[in-house]
Order: sequence, then structure tokens, then C-alpha cells
Amino acid sequence: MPRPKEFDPEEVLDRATRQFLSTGYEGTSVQDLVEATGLSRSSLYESFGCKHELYLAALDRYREREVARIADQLTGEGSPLTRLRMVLEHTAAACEEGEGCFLVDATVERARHSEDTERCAAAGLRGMEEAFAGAVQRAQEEDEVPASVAPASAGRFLANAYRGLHVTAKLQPNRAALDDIIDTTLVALQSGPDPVP
Amino acid sequence: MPRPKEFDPEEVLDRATRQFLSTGYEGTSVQDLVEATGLSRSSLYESFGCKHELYLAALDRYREREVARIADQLTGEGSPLTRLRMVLEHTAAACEEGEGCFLVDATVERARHSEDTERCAAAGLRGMEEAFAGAVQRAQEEDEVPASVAPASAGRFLANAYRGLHVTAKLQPNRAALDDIIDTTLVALQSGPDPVP
DNA sequence: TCATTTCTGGAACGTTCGTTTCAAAATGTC
DNA sequence: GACATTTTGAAACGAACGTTCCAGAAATGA
Repeated sequence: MPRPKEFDPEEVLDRATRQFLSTGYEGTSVQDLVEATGLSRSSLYESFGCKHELYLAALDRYREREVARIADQLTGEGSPLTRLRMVLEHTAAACEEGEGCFLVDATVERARHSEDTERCAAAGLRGMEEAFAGAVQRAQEEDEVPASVAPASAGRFLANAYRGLHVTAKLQPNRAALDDIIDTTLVALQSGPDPVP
Repeated sequence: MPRPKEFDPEEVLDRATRQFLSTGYEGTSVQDLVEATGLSRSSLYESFGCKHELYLAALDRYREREVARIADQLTGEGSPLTRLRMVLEHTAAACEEGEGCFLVDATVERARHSEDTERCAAAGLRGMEEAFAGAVQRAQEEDEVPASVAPASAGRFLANAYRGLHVTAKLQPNRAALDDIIDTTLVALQSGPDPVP
């Protein structure tokens, strides 16, 4: 039997993700990736193929984990609406620390020019919409959200606000502004379409 | 008197803007800009300095015009709320055609690494928030929006949704999904914070 | 110890990058 | 036509780009 692989591919993808998140796709050179991952140029190409493939693998892993993380945080015991608020506020806190969303960045920077990237980002988008829609449905079952609200629409609306937050946070990375947006966003759910006809 | 300039600097900035919107900053080469503007390499450098300065000039012009355009569309006679909806739907229509927002793209791609870009994008952000806040205030005067809504908060909320729309549209460029988001977004305004205590 | 496979460092590939330079051509005023 | 100025095309710069290749060191099981 041969010499075994010495590095953890997922760990490498995480490091690459961090680098891509920091400097974007075009702004990240292969040399940057070599330094970020600790692997040699040769090992990087041997294990992950070209730069684009590595980017895609990193993005796909991020998508899978991020959607699962949000879905997890949205489910469980307790008030669904409170959980929803917690997810958004956790997002705001991360944004305040300078953390971006790989899916948002990839969408803006590369969805137009790479079908693979677009597919992956779109899958992440749908996953988040579904996770948010599920939370709204559960909130309705607890009478926290009026039945007049369509969960699918609310899911799209929340995912849209979520993406907006990540853009806004790059220019206004302060909790006060972000929390204000979150408050107004959640108020939208607590009233159906036609509050007083 | 010397030979006069043969090109319109603003026209050149518009063409450069279109190119940057299409391929981003890092993804746009000076050669691309030469071909997009029609100017020679030499004239481009002579008139606009380096690539970064040209990018910034293009972004600044875009910001000025885009903020003014939105503010204009939001003011004037008729229902402020209807005007607000028209602006968002016009945005959705543009997104459907594949038009991006230079401010959103610049924010995601370059705000982190260029202070100049961040300043310009942040100015655009504030301008849009103020324009939206003004529209909400006028809607309140017409009793289209409850007085319990704070115009500044609503402005932030709407600008956030606006930015989200531009990201969402890159993955779901269909009117149905975007209009759905717009509907839910506007419902948020028509009910104050605490609809039924 | 040997065979096998992996990892490494570095060199090298041709391209493209942003930028500078310059002489010639073009276009105006006088 | 003389002059001033701008525009142009092309060449050239070094640097960085993504990618490929390879010899050798390292690590395992037989």
C-alpha cells in the first residue's frame, strides 16, 4: 500500500473558501491558494484540478453546510418566529465581524459567466427559501404568523432580505442598522396582505 | 487652438460602466475597455488615469445618475405608494433583462479592498435609503402608510430589499418570483409594528 | 529492503496583465 | 502654410497569471 494522503480535503476546501471569500475569484491567484491551503501547487492541481474546479468544490461544500446550518437553526423546539429572528440576528452579527456569504459573493461575481457557479448558487438560494418557508409554516401552526401569509412567498421574501443584508453589511457593518432592517422585515410577516380593507 | 477632444468623456464612462457591469473589475482587462470605449490605450490612460480611477469615475457617475433616477421616479404627483411599487417593478423588469446594479456589484466585489469604492458605494446606499425614506414619508402624509412606521427604518428596509432583488435576480430572473418578493415587501409597510397587540 | 504511491519544491510553459513611451497622423486656430 | 495640441497605433516593460512537468523525498505495506 502506498503513502496515504496527508491532508484533509474538506479542511483544504474550507481554507480555500476563506480565501475566495476574502479576495473573490478573479482576485485570488493560485499562489494565494497555495499559501492559504498549505498544499503545494502540484498537490493542489493533482487533487482538485484547475482553479475553477476548486472554486466550485469549495462553493458546493459551503452551500451544503450553510443551508443545513440555517435549516437546523430554524427547526427545533421553541417559538418558530423567535428562531427566525435569531437566525437573522446571527447573520447580522457575523456580517458585523466582516464575514461575507460565499453564495452571495459567487452569485454577484460569477453566476453570469459560469453556469456551474450559477447552478450551485441557485441551489443554495432555493434551499434557503425552503428553509425560511418551513419556518414560516411552523410559525403559522403556532399562530405567530397569520394564515393569510403564503409560506412560499414569505420564504422568498426572507431569503431576499437575507441576501440584501449581506450586501448592506459590507457598507454599513453596524448592528444598529442591520437590526433595524431585521425588525422591519419581521413585521412584514406578522401582518397578512390586507390588514385593514 | 489645438485639436479638440473627439470623444465625450461621459459617453466613455457609460461604455466603461457597461463593460464593468458585464465582467466585473478583475474580470475586465484594459484591452476590454479599449474595445468597449473605442478609445485607444493611450487616450484612455491620458484621459482617465489607471484602470482603478476609470472604474471609480464610472461608478461615481452611475451612482449619481441612479440615485437621481430613483428619487425622481419616487417624487411627483400621484400615490406615493404606487410610485414606490412602480420603482421596484421597474427594477424587477430591468433585472429580468439581465441588467445588474453597478453599486451592488461594486459593493460585493470591491468594497472590501478599495476604500474609494466603498465610499462611493456607501454614498449610493445612503442616497437610496433617503430616497425611499422620503417616499414613505409622503405615503404617510397621504395616509397610505401608518404613522407608526419610521420613515428612516422603512427606507433602510426598502434599500435592503432593493439590493436583495439585484442578487436574487441573477439566479431567478423571472418576473413572477421578483414580483412576489415586491408584493411581500410592500405589505410590510402597510402595517405598523404591532398590528394587533 | 523493496515496491508503490503521495507530497513537495521549483522550474518552466506561453499568455495575459496593467502601464509607459513615442513618433506619426489628425485636426483645429492663426 | 505654421503652429499647437490631441489622438492614435504599436511596441515594449516587467510582473503576474494559470497550468504543466518532473526529480526526489517521504511514507506506507509487503
